[in-house]
Amino acid sequence: MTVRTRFAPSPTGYLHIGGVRTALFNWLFARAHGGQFILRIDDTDQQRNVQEALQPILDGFRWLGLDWDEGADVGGPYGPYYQSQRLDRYQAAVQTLLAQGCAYWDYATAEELKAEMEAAEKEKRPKIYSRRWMAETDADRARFEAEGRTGSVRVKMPREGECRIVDRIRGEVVVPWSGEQDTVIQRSDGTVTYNLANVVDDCDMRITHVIRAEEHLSNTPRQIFLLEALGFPRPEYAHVPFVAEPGSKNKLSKRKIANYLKNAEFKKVYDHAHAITAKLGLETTPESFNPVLVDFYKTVGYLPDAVLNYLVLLGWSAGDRETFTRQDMIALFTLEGVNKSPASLDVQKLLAFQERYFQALPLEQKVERVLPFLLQAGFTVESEVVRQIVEAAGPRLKVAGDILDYSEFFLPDEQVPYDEKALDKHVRKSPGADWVTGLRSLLAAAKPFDAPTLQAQVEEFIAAQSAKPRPVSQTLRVLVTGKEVGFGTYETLAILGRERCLARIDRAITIV
RNA sequence: GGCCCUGUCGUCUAGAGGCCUAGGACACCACCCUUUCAAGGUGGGGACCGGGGUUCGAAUCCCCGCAGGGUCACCA
Repeated sequence: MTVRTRFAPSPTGYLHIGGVRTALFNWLFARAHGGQFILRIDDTDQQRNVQEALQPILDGFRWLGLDWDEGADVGGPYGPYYQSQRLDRYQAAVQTLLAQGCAYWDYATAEELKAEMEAAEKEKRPKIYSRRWMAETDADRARFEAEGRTGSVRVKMPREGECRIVDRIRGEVVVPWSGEQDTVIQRSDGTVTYNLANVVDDCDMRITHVIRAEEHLSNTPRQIFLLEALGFPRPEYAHVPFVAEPGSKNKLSKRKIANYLKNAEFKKVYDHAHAITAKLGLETTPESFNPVLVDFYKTVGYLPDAVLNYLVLLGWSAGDRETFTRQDMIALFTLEGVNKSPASLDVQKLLAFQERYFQALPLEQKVERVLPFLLQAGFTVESEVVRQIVEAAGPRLKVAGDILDYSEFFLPDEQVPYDEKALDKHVRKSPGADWVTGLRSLLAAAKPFDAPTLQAQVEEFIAAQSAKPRPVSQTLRVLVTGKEVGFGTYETLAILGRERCLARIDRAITIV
């Protein structure tokens, strides 16, 4: 039998990193077994702009390179893959369940139900519906409806015995049926709920392995009851731990971003990325631009492979090894290697992976990654120059967007901002001030105008002045870049070229 | 509260009774390198939730606690 796994996002407008991790495990398992990975859309809660809210999710998957064999956009033999288009299938299932006595029409009002649940809470009993407003016959239905009540359909769960789940990650889990609520499967407006739709879809789409987050473990007995009542085959289950908050065991939530930002390490990574969006002129709010969402990483120039590599290790491991290509992951992935306990999102470690991956990229590819950011920031650039700059920047570029830290190379000479403090320290005051003219003529005469020559000549200058190398180099740097940090001074000079260096020094002199 | 799940450095984890004086990675600290900033190199601190068993021997097996989490929706 071919392995078939699925991931079923709701069109919410964003791709949650925890969801991606679960999707990744599904994808890996399918790929590892030569099976199919299906992307189904859970849009029973019919919102208006499904397509619009879905797009960012599909884009995220494509960016990460998690391809799907069937589902949204691509179709397939077991469709439709949108729940909103499968209503008739669900209705049929509800009818079957009703006919078999595994479900019943219920006429309890919201208030009545609430009262029951509160009483149960008070008496410390399991919250189980009494079935007091259950309609067993058509006559009952008519009577309730005459009272002006509207009916919903509930599952009639067993009240005795137990449900045994064999979970590939957790082992055998035994749950007494008596604690399972008669959940609503069809709302009073006729639409169906998640548990029912899920079971029907998984069966129709021939899903063999249900790999999902552990918060669904408690839904599983209910789903098993439904699926057996419907005569469907039982898939294998694997409940993976959820992704937890930074430094806690609570489930990661997009909405708690303000809280996470209080964590210094988390904030550091957020600020780093935020600085890039600021330079791009992008409007962001913590709500939309958020390390909990995949788009965050895409926007500032992380590499999908780095994100994936970090993510796969969040709850899964293969010994001490940490670096995996996609092929490695596929070859090595097993459900048994998935951990049972929740893992917290550590964005700093994700950045560490990104740094490694980005550094390992050949120069040409770094340039390719960096170019869009320069263009987006409005610079007109020559790729040969960019190549030199990226090379000189070396490990200073952690994400592609970091190139914008070095905008002084791309700005016209007359627009380079000078950092006042740097100017004070290295150019206005002695000894820096005493060297400006000398350094200028040195640059005017140097031949050839390349890093080794410049270095040699400046060193001669340093010796002649009986100066220390450090301050001289800093004075030069500030003169041509306006900043006291950057990459090698001589490389910087060489990249800018004689003309631009001289123009900048002349301008610095007028500013001073 | 009922039911279920989980518990190794701050974080991700290795660990399937002796290879454990508990290993690796990120982070942190120190030093080295260095024209700034990065990067790099070397070193350091840092954990088996607790208590009982079983065993010659337990992080690993069993029991009892404790702690954390999930779930109990006409959300998915």
